[in-house]
Amino acid sequence: MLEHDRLPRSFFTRSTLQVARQLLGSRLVRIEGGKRVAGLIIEAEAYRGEEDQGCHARAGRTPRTRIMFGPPGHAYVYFTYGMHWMLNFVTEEEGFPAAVLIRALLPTEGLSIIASRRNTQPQKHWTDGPGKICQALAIDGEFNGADLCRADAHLFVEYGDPIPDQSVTIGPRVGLNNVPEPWKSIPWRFLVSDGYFSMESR
DNA sequence: AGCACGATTAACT
DNA sequence: GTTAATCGTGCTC
Repeated sequence: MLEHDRLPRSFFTRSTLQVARQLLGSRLVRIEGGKRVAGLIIEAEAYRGEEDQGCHARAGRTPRTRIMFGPPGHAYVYFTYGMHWMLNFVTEEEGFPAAVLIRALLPTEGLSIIASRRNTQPQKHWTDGPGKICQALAIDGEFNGADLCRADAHLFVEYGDPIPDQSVTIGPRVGLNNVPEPWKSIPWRFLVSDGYFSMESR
């Protein structure tokens, strides 16, 4: 597996929890006018099945959730709070609704482009939230349903150095305030522990 | 047709 | 810590 190889569809055609965990350390790449804007994924959450009361698919197949029921390796991008876009990757077999929400990145390429969109905030807060990522990488509803595994994709993921278990924090998903248990507290959030990248770069 | 709320963010006290 | 911004979605009437 070469460092710059893209994640194939088989990567996404697996347990959503496994996908979310293994996405940590991989590289999200957005091609804009031939230029790469990219960052390492450092936080992700799993949403899976109609039983999961935190998942949009709890409402079943609707116009909005259609993409989540579709084939894996596609982007599920939705709009919320009247102003923010959220990026997810569809997982598991076609017909089963599941996805991974990309919650935070460590920016690595195209920093000046990211800065131009996020410079009202300090660099620490450029891509430390799901809405911020979409703003920084210019991802909106145009990408809903986009195939991440096509050769000509403008949004895709590349393999990165795996993050060891001891440097991964696992806990409840964020922002599910009104969701009943056990879904509200189920530990489906995966996060690279604070300091991991600054420590390894010494 | 109306309504409550949201997988959030930034600004504020 | 609290709160406004702002509108699509799904549910109820």
